[in-house]
Amino acid sequence: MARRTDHSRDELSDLILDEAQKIIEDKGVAALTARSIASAIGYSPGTLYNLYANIDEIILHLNRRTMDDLQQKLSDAVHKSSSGRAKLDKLITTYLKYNKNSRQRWNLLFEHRLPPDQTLPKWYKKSLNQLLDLLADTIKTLLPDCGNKEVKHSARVIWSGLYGVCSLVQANNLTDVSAKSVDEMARSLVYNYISGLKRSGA
Amino acid sequence: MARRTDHSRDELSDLILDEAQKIIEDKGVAALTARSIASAIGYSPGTLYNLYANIDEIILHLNRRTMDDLQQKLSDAVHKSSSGRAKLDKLITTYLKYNKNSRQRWNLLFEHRLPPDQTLPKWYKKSLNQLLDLLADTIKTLLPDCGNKEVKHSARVIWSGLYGVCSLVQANNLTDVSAKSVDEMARSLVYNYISGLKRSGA
DNA sequence: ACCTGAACACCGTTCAAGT
DNA sequence: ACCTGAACACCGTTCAAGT
Repeated sequence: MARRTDHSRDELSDLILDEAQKIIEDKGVAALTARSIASAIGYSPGTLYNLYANIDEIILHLNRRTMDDLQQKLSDAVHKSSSGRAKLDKLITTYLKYNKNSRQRWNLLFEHRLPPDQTLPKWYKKSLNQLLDLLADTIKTLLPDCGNKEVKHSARVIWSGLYGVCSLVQANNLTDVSAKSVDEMARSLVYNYISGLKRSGA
Repeated sequence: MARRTDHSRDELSDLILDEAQKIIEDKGVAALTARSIASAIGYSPGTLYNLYANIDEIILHLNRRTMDDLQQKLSDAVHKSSSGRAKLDKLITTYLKYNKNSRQRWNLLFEHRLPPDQTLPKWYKKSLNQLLDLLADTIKTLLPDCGNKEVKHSARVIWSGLYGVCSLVQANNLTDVSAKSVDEMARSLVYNYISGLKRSGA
C-alpha cells in the first residue's frame, strides 16, 4: 500500500483522474467504481474521499478534461477551414468522430446524471461554455444578421440535438436506424435547422 | 407473505408493473429496485425472477406502457387539429406536457440504458414504431412532396432532437438556459428543421 | 409448483484505529 | 496528518429449503 510520502496531495488528485480515465476507456463507464479506482492507484477506497467529496465529483473532473479535450479538437478543426460552411462541416465531423472514437468519454460526459438537486460547479460551466461559444461562433459566420442572443440559443439547440441523435442511435432506441446513419441524421439536423433559421429572416 | 393462491401468474406480472410504476411516480427512478418492488407487492425479491428475467425486463415493460400512454395522448392531440401545421404544433405541445407532467415515466423511457449487447424485443419496437409513425404522418402533411423514406428519417431526427433538448435542459447540462425555455428550444428545433427541409426542395 | 429468505458478490461512503 | 480496512446500509440475482 502506498504511503503519504509517495504522492503529494495534487499528485494524488491527478493520479485518481488518470486511472479513472483509463478504467472507462478500457472497460467502460460501468466499471468505474470507487473500489476499482482505489485498486488502480494502489490506495484503499477511503483515500478517494480525502481528495474528492464523492464519485460524482470525480466524474465532474473527468468530464471537464473531456470537454477541454473536445474543445481542443473542435477548435483545431474549425480554424483549419476557411468558409463558414466548411467550418461548421468540419466541426460536425470532428464531433461525430469524437463520439465514435472516444465513446466511453463521450458517454460519461453526456449520459451521467447528477442527483436532481445538484448544480454544476463554476469551473465545469466554464469549460461547457467554451464549447457552446465555439459552436455559436461557427454558426454566427453563417447567420451574420442573427443577433447574439439568437445565435447562443441556436447553438444550444444544435448541441442538444446532436446529443439526442448520438444518444438514441447508440442506445439503439430508434427502430430501423443503423449506427452508420448517425452521420446522416446529425448533418440533416444541423443543416436543415440552419437553413430554416436563414429562411425565417435571420 | 402472499401465497400462490392469492394471484394468478398474469395477475402477479401486472401487479409488479403497477407497483413499479407507482414507485417511480412517487419516489423517482432511483427508488425502483427489486427489493422495493417486492416489498410493494408483498412478496419476496426472489418472486420477481419467476415472472421476469431481471429488472431490465421489468423496465422494458413499464416503458411499453409509457409509450402506449404517450401514443394515446399524441394521437388524440393530432386528430383534434385540422391543418398540418396545427397538428404538428399540438403534437409538440403534448409531448412537452408529457415530459413535464409525467417526468419520471419520461425519464425511465428515455434515460434508461440496456447493457450494450442487448437488443430491444419485438413488442417494444412495435410500440416505438407507432410513435415514430405518428410523428412521420404528421410531418408528411407538411411535406407532401417528400418521399416516405425521407419522412421516416426526418421523424427520427426530430424525435431524437426533442429528446436531446428535454434531456440536457432537465439535467441542467446547458449553461444559461432556464427550464422554461425547453418549449422555446423544442419549437425552434422542429419548426426550423421542417422549414429547412421544405427549402431544400422536398 | 411456487415462494422464501439467506447467501453471494457487489455498490458508495464513513470513521475508529493504526502509523 | 494521512491512510487503512472493517463496517454500514444498500444493490441485483440465485437457489436450496420449505410449504
